Amino acid sequence: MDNHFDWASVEPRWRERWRELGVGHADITSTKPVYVIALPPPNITGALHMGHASTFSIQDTLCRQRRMRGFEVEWCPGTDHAAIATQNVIERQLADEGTTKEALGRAAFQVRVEAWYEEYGGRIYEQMRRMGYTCDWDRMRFTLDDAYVHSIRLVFKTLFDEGLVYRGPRIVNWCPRCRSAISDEEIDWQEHTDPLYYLKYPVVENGAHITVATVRPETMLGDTGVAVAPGDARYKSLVGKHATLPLTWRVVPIFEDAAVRPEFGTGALKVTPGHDATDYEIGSRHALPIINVIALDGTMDVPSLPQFHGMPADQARIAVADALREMGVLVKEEPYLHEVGHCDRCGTVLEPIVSEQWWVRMPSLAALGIGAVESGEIRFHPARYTDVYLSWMRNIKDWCISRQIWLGHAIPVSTCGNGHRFAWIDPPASCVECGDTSLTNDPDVLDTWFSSGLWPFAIFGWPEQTPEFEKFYPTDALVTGRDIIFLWVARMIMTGLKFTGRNPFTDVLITSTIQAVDGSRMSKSKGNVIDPLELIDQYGADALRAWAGAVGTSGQDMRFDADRIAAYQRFANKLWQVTSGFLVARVGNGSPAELDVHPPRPDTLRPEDRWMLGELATVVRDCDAGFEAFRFHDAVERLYDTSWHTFCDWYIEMVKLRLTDATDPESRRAAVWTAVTALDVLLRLLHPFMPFITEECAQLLPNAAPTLQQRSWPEVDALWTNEATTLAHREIAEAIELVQRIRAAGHDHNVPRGAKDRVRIIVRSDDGTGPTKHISRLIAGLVPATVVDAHERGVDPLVVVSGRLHAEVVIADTAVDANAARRQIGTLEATVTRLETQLANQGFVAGAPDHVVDEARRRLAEAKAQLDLLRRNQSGGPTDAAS
RNA sequence: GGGCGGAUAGCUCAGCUGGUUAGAGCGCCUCGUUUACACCGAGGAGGUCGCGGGUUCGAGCCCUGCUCCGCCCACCA
Repeated sequence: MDNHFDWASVEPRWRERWRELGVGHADITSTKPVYVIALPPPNITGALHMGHASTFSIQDTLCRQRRMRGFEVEWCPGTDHAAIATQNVIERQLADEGTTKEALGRAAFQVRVEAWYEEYGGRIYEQMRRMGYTCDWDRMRFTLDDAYVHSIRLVFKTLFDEGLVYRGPRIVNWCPRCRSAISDEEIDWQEHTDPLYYLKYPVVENGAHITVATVRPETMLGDTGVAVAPGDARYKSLVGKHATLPLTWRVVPIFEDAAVRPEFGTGALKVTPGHDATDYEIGSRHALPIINVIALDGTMDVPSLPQFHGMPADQARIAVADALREMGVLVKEEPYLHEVGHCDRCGTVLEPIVSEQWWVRMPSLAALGIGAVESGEIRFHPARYTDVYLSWMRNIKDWCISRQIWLGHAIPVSTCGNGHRFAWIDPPASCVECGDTSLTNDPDVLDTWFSSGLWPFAIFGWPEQTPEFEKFYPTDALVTGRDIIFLWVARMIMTGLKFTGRNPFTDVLITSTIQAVDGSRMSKSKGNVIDPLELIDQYGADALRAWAGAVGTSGQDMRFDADRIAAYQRFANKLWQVTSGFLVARVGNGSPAELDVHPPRPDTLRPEDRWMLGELATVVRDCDAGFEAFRFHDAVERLYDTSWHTFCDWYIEMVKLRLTDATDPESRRAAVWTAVTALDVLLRLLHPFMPFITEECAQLLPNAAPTLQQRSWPEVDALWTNEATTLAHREIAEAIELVQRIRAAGHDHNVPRGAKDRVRIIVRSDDGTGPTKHISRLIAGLVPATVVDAHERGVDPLVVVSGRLHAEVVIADTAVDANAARRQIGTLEATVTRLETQLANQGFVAGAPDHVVDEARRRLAEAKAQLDLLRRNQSGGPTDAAS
């Protein structure tokens, strides 16, 4: 009968249970220490993707573990209005419907936007619930909430009043499609191969010529100079003279500037201050006029040259080149590979344009952010991102925060009829300086990142000293992808310090990027994105979470691998089988009460019980270390291995051997207690990673709490690590290895596993005392084999060794393969030779740490003893008998 | 142009400050349906750790040069 773990029916039940129990809700009056994470708010532009599944799963894992450790946990969820991204999405939708936002009008567009936020915001939260995330749903935040808007305006006003925000004409990255400026961080650089044109200009004063190289001939209509490198001998005679530009017949100066790379092209640079960032700076150094020849929609704005006027810039490029070619000015063309900036939201090629924008002066803010990280108060994980952050901060440039789009937070600035410009928090009726009531509001909106940069404190009500702000700020960990270290993380650190005087968080965990199967980047445009919800349907939320958590903290980018998710799904089933199918159904006869045994007296614990407890101690320590270092893959792998292999494959098999033994109730009790204890510990350790299956299993065990979230995080018990346990641990480890060797011998001789009567063994130990009867029976039970007192006369046994144990193995009706014995001897001889060589090396003995040398000596002694044993047995073996 | 990361089994990846015979999952081969689990169990094959030098008693790990791949930054004409 199919009794596999059915996540599809289990998951909704537990999601509802956690909601009922208020697991995610943080109590503001709690006296516990707090642990806080501000969820990086997803953009409301569609569905969650794998990046979210990974970073959010890690956060939920941290939160669940901290709750078990006794923290009051606040994981504050929210969403980001993502102005430019959302506007683009809706504009695309409108385009599909054959209309535009301009045709719709602002008011109708706004209705459209709100409907979008309503639908997709809700959808995102629903997706998060399906993943099993325990956010504080009572404290959801949105960057367009009134309180949030208040925080933004106060920050803006403060910066404005301090002179840290200013407005001015500068060259900006302009997206002709979005019709807006964007910041340096929002540029997507792509490689292009374009023709590099060489243009030959006549020099006015002496009839000579100067040739410049450019990929953008159309901008020469706005050129106002020609620059060469200082001291360039080729052009020495021309510096200070003038060149005449064909087509416009403008006369421009030839001068020296350090920005010119003499080795590029001809070493002479046409300077277009209006449409190139470098040229803009050169122009400002030499007081060149700025001529805009490209309009905000990306078409040529040159009324005096009607043949080009109104033409899209990329077409004008060809048209101008053609015109110059005809005039004989275009003297050379060659292909040139270079990088071209695209809008990271819509992909349009950006046009550098000079325009009035709002800027934030960064140096003083950056100094704060640099100090917090240099001092170690804020730590990046992996640590290598520290330098990435610092080098960006140390070279920071002013931040363009104004956008010319419809959606977003209006820049809270007005100008009165008398020209007074002031920032405000509540919309003013009159000028704060002169009382004039004819106010003009600034038409621009703020960069989305300006508002998200306030997230960790704005969500808790700052600037009001709300109970939430007092209790939950600053937060602890920030978990996000590396693509927004500059856009978001750095800005939160700066604003946090500037406005609250405190670091907004202490640990920044940068997660691995999940790539497509072929190693390429997952992106909607490539159509290779994977929907986390489909994976939940296919493998269950636990499997997806365990995989995402393990992979996301490895520090290394990772290709998507469905097989690994499937492995965790099988793991969930394994846990279900051993708990429900074995412990409860078989051992407990269907009732958890039967499993509720009193702790046994320590002296009734058998070696295998102590071995299992010793393994628990190790896995608890490894798990704690994994959490401490934000290395979840270590923890998950250890838990997988211990649960499946140590517990299910070995310990439970050992337990089965004695359940049927009615003559020893104390042993049965010790086994049941140890098994239940071990499983309970493993389930608690696994719970932060795989919350559904662990809850479902834990409910079947005695004295279950309503949720594992109300249980404590496991700690190592003294019983698990005492001397008796350590000794027993070694004994069982050797026994296990011996079992494996005997099984292999059986397999080599074509004995089907389970042919217990055909495999007869005598187990001995080399310390003279002999193994306990219990160990012999344990080994025989596991192989399985029959323990005999003596082998039949005339039959030569195969001897196998493990540590201080060895077994004489006889397989009925089958002659022992002499090669099997020889292989063992050969391996041991090689070991002895290697160790003897190593120990004969004085450098090793003197240089290596004592414990390494001691271990080598111990292993040499053991190998020699094993070798002696095997040789003794072989001397009377089949080889001699045959000769 | 500068910087960071990667190259380990057929595939996807672990391997912490240098120290047993380099591990896991999947895949592959052999055997097995004995009442937890065939979404399973048992046994096994498979790796000169990208290439060349070097340091060390000892190198997958440290140094150096090189080759590919990915990413970030840069005034990218």
